[in-house]
Order: sequence, then C-alpha cells, then structure tokens
Amino acid sequence: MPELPEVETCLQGLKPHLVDATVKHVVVRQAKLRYTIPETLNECLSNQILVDMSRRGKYLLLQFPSGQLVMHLGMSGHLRIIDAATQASKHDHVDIAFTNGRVLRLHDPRRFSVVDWWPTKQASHRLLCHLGVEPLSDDFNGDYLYRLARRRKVAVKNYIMDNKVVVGVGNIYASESLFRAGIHPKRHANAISLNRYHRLAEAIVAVLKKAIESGGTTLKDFINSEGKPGYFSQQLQVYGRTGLSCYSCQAIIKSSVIGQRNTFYCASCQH
DNA sequence: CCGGCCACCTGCGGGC
DNA sequence: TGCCCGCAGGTGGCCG
Repeated sequence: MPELPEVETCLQGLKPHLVDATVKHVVVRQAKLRYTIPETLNECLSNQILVDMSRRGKYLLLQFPSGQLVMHLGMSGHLRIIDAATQASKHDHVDIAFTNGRVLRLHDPRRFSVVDWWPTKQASHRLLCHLGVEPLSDDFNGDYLYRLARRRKVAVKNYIMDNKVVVGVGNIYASESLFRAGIHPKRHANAISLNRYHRLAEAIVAVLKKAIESGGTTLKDFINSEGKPGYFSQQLQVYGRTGLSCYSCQAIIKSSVIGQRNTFYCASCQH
C-alpha cells in the first residue's frame, strides 16, 4: 500500500504524538508478518524513551537509546494512534503502548509488514544497508540516474523501482513520473540520454513532493495516521486510467504488465 | 553482476 | 446467492 509519500505522511502525523514518550509495554498478537517479530520485543522496548522517528525509503525508524525499531508497512499496513481502551480487531497485530496513554497500533491484513529490533551497537540493519539514495536528497539527480544505468538494460520502469538505485519509487509513482518525463516505461535504462534522465529525476522529485503535500495517495484503503484520507489520487495522470483519455493529448491511456506489475502510460506522450 | 520470476497473505470485485 | 479467479500500493531471495 504505502509508497514513500504515504510513509512520510504517516511519519509526520505520528511524530508529534510519540517522540519523547516512554514505552509501557508491547503487545504482539500476530508475530508472523513478513519476518517473525522477535520474541524479545517487549523486553527490548519497555521503559525506553522514544528519542526520534525517521524514515529511510519506505522504512520507518523509531530511535530508542539502546536501539532502533525498524518498521515497514508492506502493501496493506497502516499505523494508528489510539487510546489504550480501544479494543483490538482483526489484523491488529502489534500495539506499542506508551505511558502517556497513547498506543501505536499496527494493522495489516496481508501481513507483509516488518517489525524488527536492531540494537544500536550493530552496523546498519540488513534490510537497510543495501538501499540506494533518497529521492528527496541532494545525492539524487539526473547524473546519478544516468551513471548507474550504464550497464542496465532493464525497462526504465523497473530501474527506477529498484531499491538499490533509488528508494521510495513504488508502482504508482513510477508510472506517474515516467508520464511526467515523457519516457516510455519499457525503454531500456541504458538507452536514455543524460538530458532525459535529468528530466526524469526532476519528475520523480516533483511527483513525490506533490503527493506528500497532498497527504499521500488515496487508493482503496489508504488512510493516514490521523484517519483522514489523502487527496493525491485526484491528481493521478495515468495510474489506473486504462482506456481513458490522456489529460495532455487525449490519446487513450494504455496499460501493460512490466516486471509483474501493472503499468500505465500514454504511448503518444511517452517515448 | 544482472535480469527474471517467485513467494509471502488477505480482501475485494467481477463474471458465471 | 455463492463460488472461483484475478488482482492489489512491496521487496527479499533464488536461480540461471
């Protein structure tokens, strides 16, 4: 479910309520998520102060004095702040209860979420250490995309969704960015000029920033951390618009499966 | 190193 | 009404 803008929206929504709070206890109702949640999680977190919250790609990082809680929402996960009296329902897998009465609750029907504990003394988490650049950092630009694409003949859509290249570009924003840049999603990554990579990098940044400003995309079930829907779906140019006419040229939007994922584009605007 | 494919899991909508 | 199929926002891992 959540792409980078959704995770960022979630982070910004949660942060003011939780930073500086002390963990009272942790309840794990379903430990079998993408990876099995460590049995020691309650012992690791209890009585610790949440020092800071941040994001790396689509991972959420909760910083405690002795380590980091690494979370990922997978396809269908969401986090909510509730009060301690709220009854748990189906797919409410983890509660982190704080002494201020707030509870951070993870809900995830498909169970692709990740919740893991990583002690401070260790090097970077195994799921984080291989990640590429942040798209909203200074390290991300057309030169970078061009340079790393030299020996990559995959479709450019797969290339920009590759975590080792750049993090946080998921299926929706990959289609949206390529449309904005005028690049056909099936074009080989190594067959795109430096100038067009500059355009693509700018498009990715613009699309992500716009989505963050709009509070994340609303698809079927995205609800941000305060329980209100985001509004970016109203701004989608191609995603989910198969058979409808292109807002730019009125040609019919096409879709095809690239790298096992549905991909949307305008064959007239994108080359 | 690279590309392609699979698995993990549940819910939902459409077609019959 | 009910069943079956395909599809859904992610991504690590395996194989050739």
